[in-house]
Amino acid sequence: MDACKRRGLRRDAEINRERIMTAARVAFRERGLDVPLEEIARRAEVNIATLYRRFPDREALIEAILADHMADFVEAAEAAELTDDPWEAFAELVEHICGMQAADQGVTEGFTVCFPGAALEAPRARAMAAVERVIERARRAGTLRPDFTGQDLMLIMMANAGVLGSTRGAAPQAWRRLIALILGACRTDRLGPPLPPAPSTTDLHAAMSSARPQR
Amino acid sequence: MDACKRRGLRRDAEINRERIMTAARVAFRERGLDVPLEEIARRAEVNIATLYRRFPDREALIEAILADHMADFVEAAEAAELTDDPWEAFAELVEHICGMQAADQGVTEGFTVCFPGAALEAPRARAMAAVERVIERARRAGTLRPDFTGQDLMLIMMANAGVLGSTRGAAPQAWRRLIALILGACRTDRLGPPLPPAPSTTDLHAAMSSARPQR
DNA sequence: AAATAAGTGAAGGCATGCCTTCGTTTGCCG
DNA sequence: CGGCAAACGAAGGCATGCCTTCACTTATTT
Repeated sequence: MDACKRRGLRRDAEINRERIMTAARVAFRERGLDVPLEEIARRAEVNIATLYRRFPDREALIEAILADHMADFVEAAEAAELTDDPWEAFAELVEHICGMQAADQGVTEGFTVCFPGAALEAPRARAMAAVERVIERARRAGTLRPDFTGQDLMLIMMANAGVLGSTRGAAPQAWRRLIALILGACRTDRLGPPLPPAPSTTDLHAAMSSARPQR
Repeated sequence: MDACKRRGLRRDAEINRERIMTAARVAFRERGLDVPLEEIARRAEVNIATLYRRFPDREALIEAILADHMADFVEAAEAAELTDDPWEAFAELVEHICGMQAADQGVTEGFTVCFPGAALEAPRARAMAAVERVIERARRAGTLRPDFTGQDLMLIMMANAGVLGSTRGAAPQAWRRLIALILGACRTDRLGPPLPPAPSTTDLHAAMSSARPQR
């Protein structure tokens, strides 16, 4: 996959591409997906035109970087399927995903606020499929409340994004408390009154792709 | 309060001020606090210079609008103290606050993502004091988990803001599900494992006021 | 080593949003 | 009703961020 994409890149171009990717990874992590491309170029010690030659627009660069994170997501979800205890598999997966968000502002925005690029749709669907299986297993085991769905995980991610957006830096552990609270609410043995209906997957997708339309 | 502020305003100026306030209220509600001031002026059918004469900068305008919302917040919190059942008082207050966020994008951002202006600090402190009393009462009654604090309510508001930011429009009821889930987790009779420590008030304040520094 | 295709970077055009200036208009008071 | 302080709005200056152009440099190929 690497080879085929970079086939025909001159060696200096290849090096610059790498510098840009590295700089972008850091910049997106620290400053979010809205960081000026000019800053990425600066960090990469490369001219802005070079960046634009390699990545025609911001979306392309975001896609390239998020692809890696999405792969981690897939890996984590599929790994969770191997954990013995169904509840632990679920709980640890949620914590892991939220931890990825906490560790990287670009991930936070890329996974919830907006959803860039069709190229990420395939890995994303694969991850979500694994997530659904983990959820289903925990539900069947009787520990996860039966009305919990994949959309609820999306809600949790969005909620986490909200906390992270407001506390990043000043209260870096705050998200853990929220997630612990929520996880507690997900167990069958602590069922409260019935939940309001979950949003439809379609609606969530629509919401996410319309979240950053003005570009 | 109105009278003293507008003392000495010419009648046409007073009218324009009112138009600006009205337009700003709508614009902040629909588009958030970042809406271009020029758009507010357009909606108010007033020249941009007129707006700037009346409100020296965006913060001043935001403050004027949020003051009203903050007053509603105070009112809701103090009204909750009058509800008989301690748990209901708490739960309804949380729902009410989150409902205010859902109904107004400016409120969402103003209450969590950033915290503009010292002028709002007094009503805010008053509201939070009432909130704390509601929390304390529900804890004493034994229904609210004993480790729940005022900071947790802030966390809930931030979480809600995250869901709203990602779903506004497309899934307008999604936030209700999250809040129901979280409220369920707050009850003593559904206690899970101990929560991670709450962020300090100071940290939360720092986080919020640093959230929109670049202006 | 010369030819050439590809890559580079300085500079600039375009759009948006903030805020100010200044000549004109208008409400208000004696 | 006449004069003036106050308010108004058209236009423009400034900053930022996106993206492109074009003259020059450099890696590769024969």
